[in-house]
Amino acid sequence: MPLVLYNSLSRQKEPFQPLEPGHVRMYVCGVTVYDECHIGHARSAIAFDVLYRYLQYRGFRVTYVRNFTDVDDKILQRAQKENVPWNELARRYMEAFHRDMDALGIRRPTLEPCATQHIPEMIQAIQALMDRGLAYAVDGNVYFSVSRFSDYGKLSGRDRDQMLAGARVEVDPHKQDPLDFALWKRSREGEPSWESPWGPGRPGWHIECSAMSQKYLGTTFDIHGGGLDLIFPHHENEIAQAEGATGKPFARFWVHNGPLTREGVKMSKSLGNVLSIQEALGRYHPEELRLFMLLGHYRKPLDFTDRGMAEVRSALDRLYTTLKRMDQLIQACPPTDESSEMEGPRVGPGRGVLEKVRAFPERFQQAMDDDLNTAQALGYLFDLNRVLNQWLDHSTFSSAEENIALLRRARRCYRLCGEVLGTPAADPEAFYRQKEERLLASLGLTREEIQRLIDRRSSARRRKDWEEADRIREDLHRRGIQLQDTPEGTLWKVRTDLNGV
RNA sequence: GGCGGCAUAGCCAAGGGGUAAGGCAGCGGUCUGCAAAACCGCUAUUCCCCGGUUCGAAUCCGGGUGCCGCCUCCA
Repeated sequence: MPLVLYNSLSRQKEPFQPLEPGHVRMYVCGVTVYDECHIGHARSAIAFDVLYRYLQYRGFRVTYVRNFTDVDDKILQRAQKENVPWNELARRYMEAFHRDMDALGIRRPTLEPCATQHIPEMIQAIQALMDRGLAYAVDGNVYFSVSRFSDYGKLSGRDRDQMLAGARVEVDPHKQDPLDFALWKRSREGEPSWESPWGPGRPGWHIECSAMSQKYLGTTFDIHGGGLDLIFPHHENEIAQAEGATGKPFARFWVHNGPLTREGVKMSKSLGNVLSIQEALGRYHPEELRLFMLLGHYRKPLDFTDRGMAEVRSALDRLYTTLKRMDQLIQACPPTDESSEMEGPRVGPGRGVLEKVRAFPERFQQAMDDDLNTAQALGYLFDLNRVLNQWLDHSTFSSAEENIALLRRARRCYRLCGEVLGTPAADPEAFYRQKEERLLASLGLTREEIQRLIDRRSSARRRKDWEEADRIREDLHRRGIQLQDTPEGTLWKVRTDLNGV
């Protein structure tokens, strides 16, 4: 079964095969580095990170390019406002971007080219358009002539009349046609500029993506991605530039992720409801954010809510609680002989687990093959999680070698998700420790103090002084710690119903 | 106005012609000194409404209604 992806160009799902067998070439529009990134960027980044990881899992070599727009009106404006050099501002937010992406567990693309490093390529591309009569220069500016490119509108599904009827087309006296867009902008005083056949200036926004993607991935490449809101005009213009200049198809598959709203409304600076990735990471574990994004389909609109995040927190905790339980059992047993053919119990309650474990990789792949249905893939994991707990709870469960062997095998299903989806990816001990660190710091509690209280409570319990024991438990609960009495002693963890991490 | 998308339990959400995954929340039970965790059971005869096709539709078609995105910088 092939991987099927929804192609915005054809508006339907299509079986995906790269042009060169075994090698996928993919380009995703990155960010303009003029401000902190928000959770909308995170959604997009996570969606394409999963595509990148899954293609690799499917055995493809992937050349993944994601650009940085490091020269642009917004950067210039902001730099002026802050009175810092524009390239310094760009560098600052580039670093912030990497910091955020790394924190979210997003794998670095193969290449991350910057616009300013590719001015010659862009000039060359513009020249090609001039040569073909698809562009014209006016007063140091160069524009793309939309009316001379007959395929214009094929991605966004618009035609010329509709676009004009939209009426909100910018007025620029230099343009021959209001629909034309800038390929090269003449620099004003104090702005960065590069020499060009049309005079000193800087590139228009769209040209960098078609120039850089084609430089690194070829005239025609496999996947071009980005947010849904980039379809028009950005991606439409990229197609016009690229196909206009080469006469050949540009990207074969266009993949777009859906929009993210916050508490039902679009995030916008004027509303002041933009949640930066930094702020989000202050409140939620990176894997909570990831799981939240992946519990829905990447193309569907998604509403980021506190309530939704609280639900996901509980859900992720459920997985890690089971994982911890499994790991403890596995670690308590000597490593089994890898060559043993033993795969688990064929009778009793373990049989159901064996069946689910066996079926898991195929089911997972079948879900992911269907246009990255991460929600369904995770559904299978939660389903497995339940039968696993069921088995571990069963009175007949023992640490028999064959049981541990099955547990090891089940563990690999979680690892598969961790590898491809990025969650649950952590070692359970590390996961809880990480969550603890932050809460403990914010509450001024230390591990030692918690342990001291637990010890005090344990002796109270031995005395059957339930009042004292409950008092200590309630006190810790109020301070964010949840106790759990087990036959092996009292465990504690950070309460999952808390708002902060 | 144009283009596109979405409507599935209290909430989130997958599915998509053959009789409704999964998560969260709630209630009842098992376990526990009591809790917690986990497990079991219950919670959509029904998938926005109205028509049609079909042996059969939540799934297909037509028509409504509602919400959202894009058409200006935007992931």
